Amino acid sequence: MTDLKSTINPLFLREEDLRQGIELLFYAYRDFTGEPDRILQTYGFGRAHHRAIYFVGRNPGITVTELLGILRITKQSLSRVLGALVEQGFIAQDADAGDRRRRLLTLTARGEALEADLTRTQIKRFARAYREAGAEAVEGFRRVLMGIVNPDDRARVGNPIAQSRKRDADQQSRKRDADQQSRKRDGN
Amino acid sequence: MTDLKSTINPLFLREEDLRQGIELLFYAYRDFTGEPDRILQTYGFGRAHHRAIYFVGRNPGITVTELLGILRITKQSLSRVLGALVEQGFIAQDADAGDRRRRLLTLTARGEALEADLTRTQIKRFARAYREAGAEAVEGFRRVLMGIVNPDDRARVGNPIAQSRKRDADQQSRKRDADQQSRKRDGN
DNA sequence: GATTTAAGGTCAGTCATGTTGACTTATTAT
DNA sequence: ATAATAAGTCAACATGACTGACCTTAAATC
Repeated sequence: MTDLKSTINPLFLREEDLRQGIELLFYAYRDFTGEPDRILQTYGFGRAHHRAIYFVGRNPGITVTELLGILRITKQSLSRVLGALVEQGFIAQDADAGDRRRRLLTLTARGEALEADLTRTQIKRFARAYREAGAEAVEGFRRVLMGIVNPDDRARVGNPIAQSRKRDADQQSRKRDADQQSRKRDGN
Repeated sequence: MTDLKSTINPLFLREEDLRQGIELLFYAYRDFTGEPDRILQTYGFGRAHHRAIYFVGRNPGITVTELLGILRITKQSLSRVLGALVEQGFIAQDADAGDRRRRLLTLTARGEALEADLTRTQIKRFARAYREAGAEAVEGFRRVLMGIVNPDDRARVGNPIAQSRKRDADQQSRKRDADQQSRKRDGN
């Protein structure tokens, strides 16, 4: 594919190629979530639980507000999911010593075990894909997909929030639409 | 990022890098679907409608069974969505002359207009990302993401079904679990 | 110190989109 | 003639989004 067309001709921006990108993202996401979904079913959990577990595991001590910022859902939506995970002992909440309004979220041993179980399947899938494609392709993959992510969120991709916490705080103070953030409807 | 680590050391398969991939896919998919979702809301439609419109537009004359194979949902799920789209004149159904059991699906002029409207936002996002990343990166993006897709479905990524129809037929006859395909639970 | 703001939680109701299961109707294939 | 296929339908249910209205506690500001 490093042929004339894509090398010397910026016409690689043909609609066909762009649609291929759209479809790649659709199929990849569909298959990427398939295996974890099956595991979650055995626990009576869904993909929403997976996301919560994943990002709490990735950001130990994350606050509820920060988690909402990553997931882009309402706190009412998160509360059901988080409530179930706390109740069943996968996630622990502890008041922040500095600001006792905040509840710091961490995975329990049980939560870590489930997180590892779920993430293992996705890690494997990526490991195979990275290995088969090679280091250079992986770098291209990163560059393109990072370009798909909204600029504001690029900093936190792949980075635990510790590094981006200051930036988040800035954004939040810049404007935060009251209590009920305006969220778009979803379903998938 | 073309540093020593990722160039001469296959250790680029570190868990950190793999998790970055996972997160990239999560954030990219989340942002990639955001704009269309907002447009769809004004029609009272959701992401499921978008997917149906997209793939019918991409595969004019596709049958219901073929569409189900792409979307990986049950026909009962599709029927609601498809029913609404047909009823409101976005999609037309016509009996196949050769096999009159089949209903060939095509977009109406109205459907094409909506499809274009929805896809435009995603095309733009990809065009920018491709342009900024460069042709080589795009090739890497393709290779990696194709590796994430289940092998069985790689052939149809980016290809209208015309080309892959024979293969689909083979797979279907190989085994097709009765009427109610075994589908995993979802939500997202 | 009183008031406002922020972080978190909760109750109630709705919607979109997935799922099973059980049938029906045409049409084609055996 | 019978069986299989393509499509559709009715019913019930689960999940995970959403809005709106409120409450509590703790911190920040006036």
